[in-house]
Amino acid sequence: MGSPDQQTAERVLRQAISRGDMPPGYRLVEAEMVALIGVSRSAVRLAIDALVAEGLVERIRNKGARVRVVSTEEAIAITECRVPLEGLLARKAAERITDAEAERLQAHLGTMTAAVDSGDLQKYSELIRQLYALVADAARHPIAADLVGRLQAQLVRHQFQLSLRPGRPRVSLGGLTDLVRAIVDRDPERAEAAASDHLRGVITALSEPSPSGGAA
Amino acid sequence: MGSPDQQTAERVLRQAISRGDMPPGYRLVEAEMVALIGVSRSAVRLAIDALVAEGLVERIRNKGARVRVVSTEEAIAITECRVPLEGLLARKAAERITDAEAERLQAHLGTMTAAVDSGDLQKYSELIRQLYALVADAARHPIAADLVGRLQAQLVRHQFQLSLRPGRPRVSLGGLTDLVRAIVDRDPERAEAAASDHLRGVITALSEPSPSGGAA
DNA sequence: CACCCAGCGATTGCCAACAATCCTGCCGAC
DNA sequence: GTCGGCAGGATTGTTGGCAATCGCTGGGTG
Repeated sequence: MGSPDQQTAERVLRQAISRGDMPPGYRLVEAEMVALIGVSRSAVRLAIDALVAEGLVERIRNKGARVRVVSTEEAIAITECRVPLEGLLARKAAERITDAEAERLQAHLGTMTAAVDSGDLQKYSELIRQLYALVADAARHPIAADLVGRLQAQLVRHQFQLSLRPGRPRVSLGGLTDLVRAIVDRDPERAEAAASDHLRGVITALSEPSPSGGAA
Repeated sequence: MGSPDQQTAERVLRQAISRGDMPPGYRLVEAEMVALIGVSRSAVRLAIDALVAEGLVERIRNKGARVRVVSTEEAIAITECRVPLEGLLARKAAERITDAEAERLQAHLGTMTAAVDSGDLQKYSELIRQLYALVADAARHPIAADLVGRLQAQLVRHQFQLSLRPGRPRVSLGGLTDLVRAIVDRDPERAEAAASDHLRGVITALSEPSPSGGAA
């Protein structure tokens, strides 16, 4: 979008936020970001503007920017939007996926199964995101992919919290296995249904109270 | 978002673009915008940044900003995303609409019918947008409403082009009448189906070659 | 003791000038 | 006559500094 410096700042901040190094509510002081990233204040400022536009960061006039706090209600609303959009992507992917992509998808599913078996939840959470990215690529629908990507970026924290619940990864993996199968079978209807079902399950899980700790 | 000046610039530009005063491809020269709007260059610059983030404007480094040209293919892809999102909004609206809102919706439908009867297509096109806004309000789903609003903003030109086709407004009005009926009847299923059907019709119409002139 | 308010450091917001880049028109060479 | 390239003007991008605002601290007062 902007200068290389701005892109750098954007990348660093986005990663720091999604990795949790800068948790929701964290104050983004411009001078600190300048020192951290090593670019000019203008670049930092523009990068923050971009993240505000994406909904990852909130800015209050004269009071600075903070990493946006996404409540459980908002997380549900965001996922409600994702339900049909991921369905759309899954359907398009089933229609358009190449053999090479299909193989890659199945291999990825294997990696995910291994991660669940070994109990590496951090990794599994990241692999889920990559799976969605693979489906979005295969769908060749940049607009839906962009929308879904932005929505998902706001949910990283909730998704990770979700994967911490006992039994949840197994359920999740089952749904995603169905999704991958439907896509590699080139069955658009089944793929769309699998994607929607899976995310509806996410909504249900989000609606239930978290076993440990509150919504934050 | 930003200073009042920036908001002013954003509002003026957005309106100019959606009204067609600045057609797709139009070059947004910063100095001109400063003279036109009467705010500082920084404010214009930030406003343009915001519009770029919304997808209304395209910026090429060192070459300035232009009103984004949305091809027919992109318009279809955008509408494909709108199909299920408007469906979601329609369903939520049917669940949550108040009596006052329902009356307002029906009154609006009356205005639309009158506009079609009188052949005022410009007005009808605008009324359609307002109808969607009313539905979005009633749905109380700010996230979906925001997504749909941004998508729709990119389509104003195509939607107007569409309404110029002979017979199209009648078809459109019929579909929207069904939608309004389902919502005021508090029938979520039917509302969702009506919204989706209507937009699928839009996709079909967009796919057919335009009778006069090309895709632009 | 609690409350209020003035002063101060920290932080953000804005502007004007400067630097970098691009487009246009013109000149010369082949 | 056409192509290459080189100023000159126009436009965008960036930097540094200044103004505005905020939150906090400390002193004064009821």
